[in-house]
Amino acid sequence: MESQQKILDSAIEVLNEDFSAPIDVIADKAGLSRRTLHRYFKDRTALIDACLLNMMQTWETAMLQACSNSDDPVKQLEGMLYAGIDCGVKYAFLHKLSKQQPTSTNSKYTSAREKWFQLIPQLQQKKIISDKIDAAWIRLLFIQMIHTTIEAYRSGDIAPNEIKRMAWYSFRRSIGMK
Amino acid sequence: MESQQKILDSAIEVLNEDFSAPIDVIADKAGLSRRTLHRYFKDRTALIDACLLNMMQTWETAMLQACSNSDDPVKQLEGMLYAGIDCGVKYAFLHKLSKQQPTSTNSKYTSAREKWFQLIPQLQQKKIISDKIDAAWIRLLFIQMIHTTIEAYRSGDIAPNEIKRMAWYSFRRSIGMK
DNA sequence: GTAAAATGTCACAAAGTTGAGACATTTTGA
DNA sequence: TCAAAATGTCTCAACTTTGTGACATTTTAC
Repeated sequence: MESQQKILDSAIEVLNEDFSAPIDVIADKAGLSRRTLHRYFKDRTALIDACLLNMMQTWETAMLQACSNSDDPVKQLEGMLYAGIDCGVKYAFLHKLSKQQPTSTNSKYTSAREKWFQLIPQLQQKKIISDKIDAAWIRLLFIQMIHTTIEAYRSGDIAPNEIKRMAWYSFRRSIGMK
Repeated sequence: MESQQKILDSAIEVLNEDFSAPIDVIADKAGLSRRTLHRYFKDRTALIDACLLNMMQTWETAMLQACSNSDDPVKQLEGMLYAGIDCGVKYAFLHKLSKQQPTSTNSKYTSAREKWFQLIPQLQQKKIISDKIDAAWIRLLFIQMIHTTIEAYRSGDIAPNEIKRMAWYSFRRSIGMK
């Protein structure tokens, strides 16, 4: 595998464990020297930015896939949740990041994310989900359901095969679907 | 106010914004010098540990209060959620912390937390909430609903007065209550 | 095999963080 | 008022992290 991708994968894994981890740790895990890492990524910021870009692309692809798999908006929403879960588990540290100061890539990322949530008002108009609930609240529920799932995986208290099912059950009910 | 408490309050506020913030920032916000801070807290670890202890006490008190306010387990659960929200908003950075390496105080904190979730099986036996859902999953939903709320406050997208109502609506439905 | 590309090693300086000593100054409380 | 406690200021040493230059070694591709 390309060194650049190795570093990226390593960074994703390490920063998930400890966001403030020294760069050495990332390089070690990638099986490369810190010096080499810096040949690919100018500095820490550039590395994190690259992770963000990596995630955007991955998620965007998975979301598109989910939408093209069905014409039923509900099925699309379900698929998007699953895509979000798969992606969220892999890139969990970026969620922590987005709570801090935003980066340039970050704004692109959130604006890309916004696009997908245009589905919500659409579902509200069709009375599939309650219009008593603020769309912004639903967006947060969606994101946080992914966080919940990440925690569920991490805790080991719950059978992994059950998690997605429960997540979809809880999410669709939390937004007022039957 | 006591300097110790001033520092504690400042730490809670600053670390919420940026968990890796240098100690100077905390001392500044407390209106004290870094030197003085170190007279009260041996090092960074001791300070964070103190924040943790502070939270445990606050939450425990608020939870007890919520339980004593009613005999109805559902009302108790609702009150506990609100207590958790109030507390969670104030001590949000500790949630991030608990995802990292646990401290000595941390284990006490989680074990204290466990006690409160004995309410869940009890509600499942009474068929008030679905017993198809794993109690561990419900515990995570509870915690994450607090995270959601924290985000909701922070985002500013949602009317603050609506947040608790929506949180309780979404939470009780997510665990299978009507 | 050989040249170019990639990587490793070592060394280094700049910067940031941390905790504490020494001593001056201020605040507190009786 | 006065002594004790609390705090500030200044300083310092130890440590960590970071990015980079110089040069050796290995790997790759032809």
